[in-house]
Amino acid sequence: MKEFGFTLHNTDGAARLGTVHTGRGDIRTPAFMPVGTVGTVKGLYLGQVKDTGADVILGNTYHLMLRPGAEQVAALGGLHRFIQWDGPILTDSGGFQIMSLSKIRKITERGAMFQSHIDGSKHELTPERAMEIQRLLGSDIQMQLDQCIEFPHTEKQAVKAMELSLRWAERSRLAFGSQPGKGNFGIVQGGTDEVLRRRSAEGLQKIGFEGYAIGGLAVGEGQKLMLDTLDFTTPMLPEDRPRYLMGVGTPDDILEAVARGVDMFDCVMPTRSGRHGQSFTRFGKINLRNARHAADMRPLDESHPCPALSQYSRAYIHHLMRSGELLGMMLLSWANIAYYQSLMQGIRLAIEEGRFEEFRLATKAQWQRGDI
RNA sequence: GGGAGAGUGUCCCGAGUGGCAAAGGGGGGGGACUGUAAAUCCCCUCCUUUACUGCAACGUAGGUUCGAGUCCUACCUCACCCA
Repeated sequence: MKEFGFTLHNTDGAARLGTVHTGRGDIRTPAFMPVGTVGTVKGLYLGQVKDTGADVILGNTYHLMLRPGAEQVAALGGLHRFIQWDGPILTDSGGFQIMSLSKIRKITERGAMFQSHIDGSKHELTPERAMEIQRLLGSDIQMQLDQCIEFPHTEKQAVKAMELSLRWAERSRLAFGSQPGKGNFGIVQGGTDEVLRRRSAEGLQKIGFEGYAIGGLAVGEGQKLMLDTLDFTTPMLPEDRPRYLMGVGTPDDILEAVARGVDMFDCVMPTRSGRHGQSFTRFGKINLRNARHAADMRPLDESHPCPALSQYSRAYIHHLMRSGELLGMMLLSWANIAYYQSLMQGIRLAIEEGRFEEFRLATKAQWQRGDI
């Protein structure tokens, strides 16, 4: 079994080119990880996901705990076998659901008590249970249980959530134990406050993790505040461990975060927006529901290797979206994941060749120009 | 020939039977979505105004009434039942 680790190959400014090594294979960074919350990257076959260049996908502790159940997945041979994905899987701990499902959960020092959004039944998620579930799933990168809070929040709330997350980090780490080939990431909280972020980052490093995530961003604070926060937060993290900005983001967010030293990203945006008719391309955002595409027989990007981008006309996808057809959502989800992965590939190559800043500016300029 | 109905905001369906209201859909136009309770949600859709507001409008033409989509009369159109 290959050891879990991180190799930093090259840097260009603050941008980093690296590889995360796991027992199930390598992850090229900067990486975008498609989100497969309930064991599916919505609308796509995993073969398609793989073919876009994704090295790793996400699963979710909270969702899989409720259905089909962690023990059930374990009995079926683990999540990889269950969903037919042989590459690395990163699982979120349920910390995000503490925020997104705040109306149906209670939080205590011990953990979070959720009322299932599916059937109303009560489930407790402690740091220990969150780690146990991730172990049962067979996750390759297991996130500590944390408390993610929305923006705006009071200073007091940010301190409380950060301190609690830190205590939960220690318990999560202990529960993770030793798992060859697998990694356990701590999550830096603290809102947009530099002092809080520092206390969180230092506390986590004292515990020691295989990687460090930055959580609690892109929760309503706006891009500028998020980037300002990254400006002072990424330098607090060790250079020899991967840095993961959780839940981010738009292609522009990713470009800017890479420029600030982030290595890993995940976001529902390419798949959710795809289902809602919006595509991301090298020409910027294109809303395929708009009337102006009705008679446009051009593909989204004729030069892209992904068929969803190069072989299907905008007019056809427009028609499918207007008609509420599944294929429209599938094609746009596919196209968006493919674009995100090609963006990451472009970023990696640029860092390798020491021209990341040039790449960043040129990419943004092309988004601005569009394709008209 | 006899009997009993229906036409709604000029894209479609459609609630509404005398009183601050012309519901609600669909379609159409646009927007949002960031560790997925999202194939979801929001705004607009007679004219005018930045907005308030004002104005038009319920098949047509009259009438009753303080007040009519709603009641009455005639006509037009559609459609139903029995022969």
